[in-house]
Amino acid sequence: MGRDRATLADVARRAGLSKTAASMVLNGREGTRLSAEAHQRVFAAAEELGYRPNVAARSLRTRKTATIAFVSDIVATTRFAGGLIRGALDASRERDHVLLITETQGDAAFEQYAIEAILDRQVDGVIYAAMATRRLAVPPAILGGPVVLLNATSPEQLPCVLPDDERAGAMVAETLLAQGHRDRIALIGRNRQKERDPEISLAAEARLRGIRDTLTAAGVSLCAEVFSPEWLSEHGYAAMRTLLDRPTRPSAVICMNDRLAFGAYQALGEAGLTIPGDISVLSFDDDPIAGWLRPGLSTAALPHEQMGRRAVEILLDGEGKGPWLVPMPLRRRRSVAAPAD
Amino acid sequence: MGRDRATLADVARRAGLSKTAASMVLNGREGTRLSAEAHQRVFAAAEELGYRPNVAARSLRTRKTATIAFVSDIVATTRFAGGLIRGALDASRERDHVLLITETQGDAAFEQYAIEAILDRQVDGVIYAAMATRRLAVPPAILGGPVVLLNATSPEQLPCVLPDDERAGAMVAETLLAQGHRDRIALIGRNRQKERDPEISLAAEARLRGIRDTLTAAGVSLCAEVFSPEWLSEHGYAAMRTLLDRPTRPSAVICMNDRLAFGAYQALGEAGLTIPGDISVLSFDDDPIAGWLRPGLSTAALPHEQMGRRAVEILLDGEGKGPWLVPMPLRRRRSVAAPAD
DNA sequence: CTGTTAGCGCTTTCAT
DNA sequence: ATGAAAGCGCTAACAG
Repeated sequence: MGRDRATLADVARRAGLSKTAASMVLNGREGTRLSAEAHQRVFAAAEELGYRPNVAARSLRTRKTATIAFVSDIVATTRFAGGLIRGALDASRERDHVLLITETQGDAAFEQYAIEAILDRQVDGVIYAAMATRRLAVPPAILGGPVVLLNATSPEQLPCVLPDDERAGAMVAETLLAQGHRDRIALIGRNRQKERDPEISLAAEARLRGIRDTLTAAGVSLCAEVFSPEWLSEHGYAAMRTLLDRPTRPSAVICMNDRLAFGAYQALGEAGLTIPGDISVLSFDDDPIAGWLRPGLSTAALPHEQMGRRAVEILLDGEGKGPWLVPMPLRRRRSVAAPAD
Repeated sequence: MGRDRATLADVARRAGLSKTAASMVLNGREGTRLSAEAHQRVFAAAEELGYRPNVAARSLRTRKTATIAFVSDIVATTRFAGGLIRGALDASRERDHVLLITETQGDAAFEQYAIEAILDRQVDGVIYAAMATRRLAVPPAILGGPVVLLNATSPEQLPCVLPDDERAGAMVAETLLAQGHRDRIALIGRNRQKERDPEISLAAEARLRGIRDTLTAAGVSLCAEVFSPEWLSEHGYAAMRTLLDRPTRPSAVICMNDRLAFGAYQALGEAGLTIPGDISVLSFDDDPIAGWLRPGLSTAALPHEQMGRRAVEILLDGEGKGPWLVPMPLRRRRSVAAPAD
């Protein structure tokens, strides 16, 4: 891998100057002005030799590696989180940095390994990401340098990037209100654990609050709230069946995530009900399946890519503490209409 | 990030030995035997100081970085490919290596950037991955060092890791045969482009061959083959409708991927047909939704994690050229039964 | 304004 | 059996 590369000494020799001079020119140092002609010669030599600096050598001297560590509990390999990495990758490239990716899988030994690997390589900063939006404990060892939390907060009040779930909740409710839904709006996916324990979820409580406050402000309240042990499709299915067994059928259902909505669709389909003719469905996340469903599911999108970008921007451009809330845009598809009534 | 770290000199001083001795002990050099007591002292000193070697300094000397570049066209941020990275990450960790991840997004400028970033950092090897199993052109610049192709082949005959799609096709067909399906097996997802152009897909042709050969060997042939412009859910939906419009309904349908199968499920649901009672469905990929569907979709799983592992094993342990075919296990869920007849 | 020199932290001859 | 010294390629003091 890349042997026989031209070194700075080669460039300097060819340009007929010292290494120092070459180094300064190549790094665009302002302070010391070499002759314009010297600049030309150095650039030409570098060009001809295909010179590229050796990062290891440079870091040894400068203690900068142009490398960012992306550490996640498990997010890196999750369907949801591709966007997080994608965004971080793009923003890193724009700033001439590169990403070292690591996964702890929630395992202490793995985390230890990740941290050592990172420290040994003298990365310039760490992005610590969580799969589910939540509060977490950052290992003290990485606190020695710049850290940004992605999709997470921590007791230490580190700078962090989060999706704006509360605003998303509000938008979802507003959308339903705007279509004329009032007293027959149901909610699927209430979950005490998620709502109470910030180490499990920050999203549940925020989404719920956004929905509730908006509805309340309009003088409306939810006609039903179904709890689910998890936010999986089978729970959405069961919850929707529960709802359909009641005497009065809801005109609209808000699901706490797309997976629940997926299950709800199944139950609706089996019951011979149509969306949005009989019931409107609205949800959160914008999982890829939201677009595969018939009709397409309207949902507040987790802005993964934006979040990933933000994280490296904050890390590298250092913009204070935040927290930075990234808006969750509502993807309008065809699952919402005015109530049949 | 990690300033004030103890250096080898600190360890040596504390152990009352030279840097040389300390280095040798810490690296477990065999040739030269220092006294057992010297070993003890060095280890103790390193332990007490929390010594960790500086990777940059070491690489400068050894030209090894314990870092692998994972370059992909776009796979890194795709729902499908999480497993590829996960497997590579696990295998890397086991070998004390770390992954530098990069995405070209099929863009020449990005690829150029990725290559330079990699070369500048003197990575020990490159894993070049593709999202869709296909043949691709490896940029010559990275041919200077070890390279393994992941989910791809190349004209240069580089070592590569691929899913065993042909065998998977055979298993799918065998499964149907074993259930008693014979002359009413249909196929959804034929696609001339994918089947003909290895730069687009290697999977289409292999899966088809596996299916055909197995069926032929049993004296059976497909009762219908529906073409699709792409392998998306809407195409699966349309294809299934086409099938249902025919005079004789198939007893089983093989879909070239889960997305098509997802669409087929929708069409079947709308037509009031049940799976597997009326029609069995079998597919490829094992996308997460396969488990969310009702009934669960039986499908030949792309062994992403295994493939990712294999790639780094081959890269680091150097085991010849391959190609290495990784088996695609059949996930048996509830979408297959004996024909109603 | 330019070049020489001294390391960054580590491994590796080569003497002792 | 152990240590001194020489770099790996680069940048930053410091002279000239």
